[in-house]
Formats: sequence, C-alpha cells, structure tokens
Amino acid sequence: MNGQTLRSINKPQRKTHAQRTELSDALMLDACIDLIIGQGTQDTTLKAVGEMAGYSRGLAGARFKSKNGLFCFVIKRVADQWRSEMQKFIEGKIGYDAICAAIDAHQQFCLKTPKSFRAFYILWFESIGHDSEMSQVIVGIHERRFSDVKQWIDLAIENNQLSAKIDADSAARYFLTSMFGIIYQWLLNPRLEQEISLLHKQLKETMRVMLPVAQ
Amino acid sequence: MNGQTLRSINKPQRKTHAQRTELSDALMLDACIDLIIGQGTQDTTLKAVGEMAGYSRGLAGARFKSKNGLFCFVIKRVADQWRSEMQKFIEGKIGYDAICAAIDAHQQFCLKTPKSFRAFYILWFESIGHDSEMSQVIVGIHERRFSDVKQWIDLAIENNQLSAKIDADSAARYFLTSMFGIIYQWLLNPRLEQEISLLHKQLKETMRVMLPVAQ
DNA sequence: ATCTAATTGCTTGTCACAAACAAATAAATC
DNA sequence: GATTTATTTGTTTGTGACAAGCAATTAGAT
Repeated sequence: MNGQTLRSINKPQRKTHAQRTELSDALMLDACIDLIIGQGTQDTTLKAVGEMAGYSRGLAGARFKSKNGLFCFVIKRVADQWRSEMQKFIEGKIGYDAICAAIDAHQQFCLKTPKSFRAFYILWFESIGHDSEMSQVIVGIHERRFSDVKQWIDLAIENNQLSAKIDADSAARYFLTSMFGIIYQWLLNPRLEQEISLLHKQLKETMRVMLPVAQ
Repeated sequence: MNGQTLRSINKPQRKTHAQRTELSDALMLDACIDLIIGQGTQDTTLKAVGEMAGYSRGLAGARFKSKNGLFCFVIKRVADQWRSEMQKFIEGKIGYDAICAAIDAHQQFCLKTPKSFRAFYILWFESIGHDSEMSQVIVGIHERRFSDVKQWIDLAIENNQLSAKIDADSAARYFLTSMFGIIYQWLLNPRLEQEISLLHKQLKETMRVMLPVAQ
C-alpha cells in the first residue's frame, strides 16, 4: 500500500454500480477491521464504520442489515483472502509436509500481524457467545478446513508416504484443535513471539509422532 | 438441588445485609448463567438478569455497575468454584500425574456439562474482543493456572520423578494451550463427546512424551 | 444518440430498547 | 431514631434497526 491507505485515496468520478459497492465494501471492511482492533467489537458501531469509511452513518447498516451482518462479511472476506494466501504455502504438498507448511504459514501471519488476521480471529472466538448467523459461518469455515487437513493426510496415506494405521480423522482434529489453542494464545498476548514460535515447533513434533511414515 | 432451583425457593423474611446480598448475588449469578447459555451474551441484558432473579430491572446494574462488571463477577465466581473442584482431583499429585488428573477433571466437567462451566468459557473466549476489565481478570486467572502447572512440573523435577532437562515453562505453556484448544472444540460442539475424550487422551500421550521421567 | 423509467447506492429521520447513572424508597444496623 | 446499606424507580444517552427519501447509474424505447 506504500503508506497510503485505501481510505485516503480520493475517489474519481463516474463509477459503475458494481465499482461503487466494491469500493465502499472495501473501505468499510478496512474501517471495521481498524475499529475492531482499536476498540474491540463491542465499541465498534455501525455508525463509526460508515463514517470512518468516508460515508454517512447509515451506510454500514443499509448494506449489511445488522452489526452481525457486517461482522459476517468481514469474516468471509478475510477467510477467503487468507485461504488463498495459505494455498501458496501449501502448493502441492500433502501429509506431514502440508501440515508443516500450514503451521509455518500461520506463524508467518502471527508475526507479520496483519490487522485483518487479528480481527478475523477476534470475531472467530467471539462468535461462540452469540447464537447468530456468524456461528454458522464459522462452523462452515471450520468444516472446510477440517476436510482440507484430512485430505492432506488421506492423500499421503494413499501415496504410501504415511502409515495406513493412521486415523486421519482424529489426527486432523487434533491438529486443528492445537492450532486454535496456539492462535488463542497469540490473541491473548501477541508479544510473546518466541513462545508462540516454540509452540508451533512443538506442535510440529507432536504431529510428526502422530503421523508415522509408512512401514 | 433436587430439581428445585435456587431461584424458586421463597425467601423468608428478616435477613442480615450480608445474607441479602449473598442471596441476590447467587440468584443473579444463576440467572445470568442461564441467560448466557440460552440466548448468548449479546442478548443477556441487565434488566433480564435482575428480573429473572426475582428482583427489579435495576438491581443487576446497581450491584455490578455495568454489564462487564456482571460478567466479571460471573467469571470470578465460577473460576473460584471450579478451582476448588479441581483441587479434589489433584490432591497432592505432581508432575505428569497432576496433569493427567487435570485433564480428567476437565473431561468430567465437559461431560457433566454444568451450565456454569459452559457459561464461564463462553465469557472467557469472548473477552478477547473487548478491551475491558474482563480481559484483566482473564489474564489473571490464566497466569494463576500457568504457575500452578509449572509448579507441578518443577516439583516433580526436584523430586527426581521427571528429567531435569525438561523446560517446565514451555511444557506448561504447551499444556495450557492445548487445553484451551480442546475446550474451544467442546464449546463449538459439545455433542462430540467421543472426539473430545479422544483429544484429551491424545494430549495425555503428548504430555507423556514432553515430560520424560528422570534418567 | 437521447430521453425516460426503473433500479440501485446512499442519506436522513425516527423508534425501540439497553446501559448507565441519579435520586428515592425500603430494610437492616448501630 | 439516625445512619448505613439494599433495592427500586426515573431519566438520559446512544446504538441498532428500519422506513422513507434523494442521488446516481442502468436499461429500454424512440
């Protein structure tokens, strides 16, 4: 972005409707992430999001129907964006390699600390307390991730890289569970970089034990 | 409780001031937990808590100053209650035994699913999104737990039960991190009892590897 | 191409309701 | 009986939600 945030760019005239919504969506996404990080979800208001994005107090509400709707939008957008970043780390890897790559990717994200990553997981963990649409979105993403990881393991077993005795289901679940534990620690105190990096390393070792090679 | 909830017991007359607040505190605690479980924290209002406890709409606010204040109270109360329950499982155990006992205790709680346990962790994870007093309380409890676990390990090393090479700090951190991962999974879907029980078992095995015996 | 009608983005006005606080009442303590 | 403490009631402020209106873009007809 070169120091210049999206928000500060003046919008030229004559836009198509699609461009208009695309722009305002992006600006409000940006504003919402900043607000969540800066003052928490509780104090992030629809009004503030709209105005910080350079629009009226009402736009965020009109676009997303509700505060939960806005947060759902944020989660979906960041999840998509994040998933495609993740693909670069994984490439064609499977089995233990893929898992290590996923761990590395996450660690990179934690260190770089893009605001969106942090806001995403704040919303993620918070959704536990609201029985809203957001929970559904979260559950969806969660299942998608689970089947990704499971497939990495299954493929490696088929490929004879990993032992056929492995229970891919429970290994995948254990992996995701541990990852969420680590992410929670990072949310709690992102400054403990060394400790978080060690946790990632320890998880790799655990997964190595849990995923013995064939024979 | 014998089917009869605290809330339904008629309060006899003439109580001391201490008894009065103790009673209303308990009733509101109970009501708040039920509301959190039933409709999430968002829709749990101070008014509803007061009235469900059998008082006026204003009492919860007057007693706890704010919604966050109420939630802090709930967290502190349940944490204390839960910690003393935990002590029964631990008794004098140290080292790996103590950790296994703690895992067993948690699993018991997950299975029995007392409402307070669930409400507690909902508030716990949710506090991540609010930069309020609650975060401080959570961090405090977290540090207390950490030093407990660390001490179990340190004592066992001093006692020559566990290898002196162990880094108690990082082992304790890894343990707590994994536990939170499991608890999050349980919050997400408490019905997966078998899977959760397996996760606990797997964590025991990991900790066994991470805590080698002396020699 | 150009004018008009319909659609869509965005703004403003308003209502309901919860949090927060002030002030009043009821009960216990001294 | 005076004072303190628990509980209730009254009021303010601000947010979410929605309805109605305005402004810009799009589509259709001539």
